Amino acid sequence: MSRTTDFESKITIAEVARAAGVSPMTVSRVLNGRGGASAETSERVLSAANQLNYRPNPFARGLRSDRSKTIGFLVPDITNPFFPEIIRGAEDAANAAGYNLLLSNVVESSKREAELIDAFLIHRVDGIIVCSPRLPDSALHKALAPHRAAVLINREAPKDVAGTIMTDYEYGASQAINHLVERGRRNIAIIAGPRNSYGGKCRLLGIGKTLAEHDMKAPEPVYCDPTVAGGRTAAERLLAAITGLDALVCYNDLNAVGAMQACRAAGIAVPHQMALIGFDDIPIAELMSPALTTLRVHKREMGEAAVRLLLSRMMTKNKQHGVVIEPELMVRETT
Amino acid sequence: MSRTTDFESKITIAEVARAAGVSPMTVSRVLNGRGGASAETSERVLSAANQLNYRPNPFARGLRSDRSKTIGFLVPDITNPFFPEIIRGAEDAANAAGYNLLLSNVVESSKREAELIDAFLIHRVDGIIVCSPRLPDSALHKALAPHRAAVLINREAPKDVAGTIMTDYEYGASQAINHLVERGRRNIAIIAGPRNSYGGKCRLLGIGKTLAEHDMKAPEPVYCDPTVAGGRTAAERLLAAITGLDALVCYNDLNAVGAMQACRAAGIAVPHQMALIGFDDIPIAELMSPALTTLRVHKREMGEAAVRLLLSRMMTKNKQHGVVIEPELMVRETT
DNA sequence: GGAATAAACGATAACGATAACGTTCCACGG
DNA sequence: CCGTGGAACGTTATCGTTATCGTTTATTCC
Repeated sequence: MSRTTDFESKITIAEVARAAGVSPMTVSRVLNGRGGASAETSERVLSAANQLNYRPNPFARGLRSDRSKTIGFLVPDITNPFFPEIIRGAEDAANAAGYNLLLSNVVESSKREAELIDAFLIHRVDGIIVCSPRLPDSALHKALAPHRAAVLINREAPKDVAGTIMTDYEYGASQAINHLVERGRRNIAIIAGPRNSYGGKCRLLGIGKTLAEHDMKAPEPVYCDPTVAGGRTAAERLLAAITGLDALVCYNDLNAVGAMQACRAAGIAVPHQMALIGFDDIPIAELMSPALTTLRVHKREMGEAAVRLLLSRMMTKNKQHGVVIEPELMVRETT
Repeated sequence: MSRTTDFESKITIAEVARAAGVSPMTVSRVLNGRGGASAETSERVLSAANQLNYRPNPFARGLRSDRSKTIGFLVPDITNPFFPEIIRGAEDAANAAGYNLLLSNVVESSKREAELIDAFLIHRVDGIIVCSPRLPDSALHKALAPHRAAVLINREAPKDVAGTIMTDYEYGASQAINHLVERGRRNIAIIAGPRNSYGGKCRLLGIGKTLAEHDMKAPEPVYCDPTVAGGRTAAERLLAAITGLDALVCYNDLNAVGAMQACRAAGIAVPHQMALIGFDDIPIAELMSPALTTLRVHKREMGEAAVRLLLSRMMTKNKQHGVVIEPELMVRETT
């Protein structure tokens, strides 16, 4: 009956109360399971609420409780296939706990990042999750401070500033290097992604250490946007500058796709003359040909873990710090 | 100063009023640009609000106005690369108008779709946008009814139920067929995507008409999930059932990628023995090799148009109906 | 100069939910 | 029989903002 549906949204707790023959307060108690109502009264209230299709007004609730049941979720670029999976995981975990996600994209500058973290304040989100922030530490901590709770994904922060869900990029990078060395590669270069990426620094650290264990050394890494185009130009520069390269470790899979394009354009066979390895394991990695060897990041799990950690930090005073998740080497056809 | 930031969120209009030496009402008027305040008073109020870093409380505002400045946005699956671009466009347009997106994923059944449309009601969104709904007409209209405004993307509805942003799939399909015929393909089969997709029906219509113009006819289309896996199994079934096929028109690019895999597995050369054409032009279409010929859908523009249409329908009583956007044939290497 | 008029502002009362505190009523022990 | 305690409710006040209506002051015109 669309006639009733049209009025649904106007039902208040007072009307439910009237229908059930009790006071609004009793309805509130019953609906929030606070006790203090007899079994039969509860019954009456519940059925009245059901009948009228009552929905508590979130504005009124929020006004009293100063809780929105909403989590702000900030990603650099939803168009990058790395992030939707994380969002999915986060959304599932949030919904399961009765929370919703308010999503925002950064896209441009790190200034914009601070603005958006700030904008969440206006919406009175109960907490925020920020994916791969690029802001320098001090600015990031300052932006996070006014929020009641915060969790970072792929970035570390002091325990009292934010919780942290980290991929162990250092270990992943180490696996990548060992794998390449096993395959007999000796001249490995690095496409390093954005200069101010925390995860990027971790990768570089792991790469450096592991190369050293093999008494090897890579040329100066080339920084670039974390996109296909960024990867291609970075690879072009490396190929032009250095001869004899036989492997490229890329910041992420999109960069690796770009590197593959550059190789193809230069007539370099992958993996025969050049090995390619990426990070993330986005869907295209498996679909391209040759299929991309990459370090799978458990995106969905990270999203879920982030929400769970945030909720726990929202509820309790002794803040848990975080979780480290190991990436997994997916050996395919480019190495 | 993190000390002040910690208190920011507690500043109310009354404190701004006190700081400016006026009443809360005057502050409200100034901040909402309603006039009725002298220039110097406005000045004082503005600077006091600024100084204290005042942010109006959205709960209180919503409680009075029953407006949330939020738009519910429902997509089937954010993990499908078709949708993030639409979301980007929508988000940009929404932010520009001072609105935010509340995002939800359907993922599973069409029952879930109805539930989620309904769940937006709880959040008192000012309007909703639903991408590619799969619900049957009657159920969809019923779910939409209680909302103050609604816009559908790639689905039609009566003007008073919802606004509509459509891709002209029928025309696109027609282009696809003409292109294949020009290239000398005669035995064209269809991978049709989900059976209850409205856009799918439009494609089928265009395909049927255009084939008829060439005195041709396609075998029974095969329905499948709009995913890589769905496309592969559909293609396998077609290849097994029908001999002499020389072209496959796919519901979307993901299906086409799956079809390509099936061809490769069956030792069929693309495009030499089999032409492949997709829909959407998601990023992978250009990146795969051979690069996929496809009908580009202007995703970003659609997201923007959807928000603009929704806002216009929210404001005025005489509802605009909608916009049709033409897809664009991108000829690449698979045809 | 006085009245009419407009501009600038303030007091009050909602909006809907709920915490805090009262009230009523019944059961039970001394 | 009274008093005590607790369960089951109801009343009131409050969250922050803003529409409505009043009040005050300044401005204009005859």
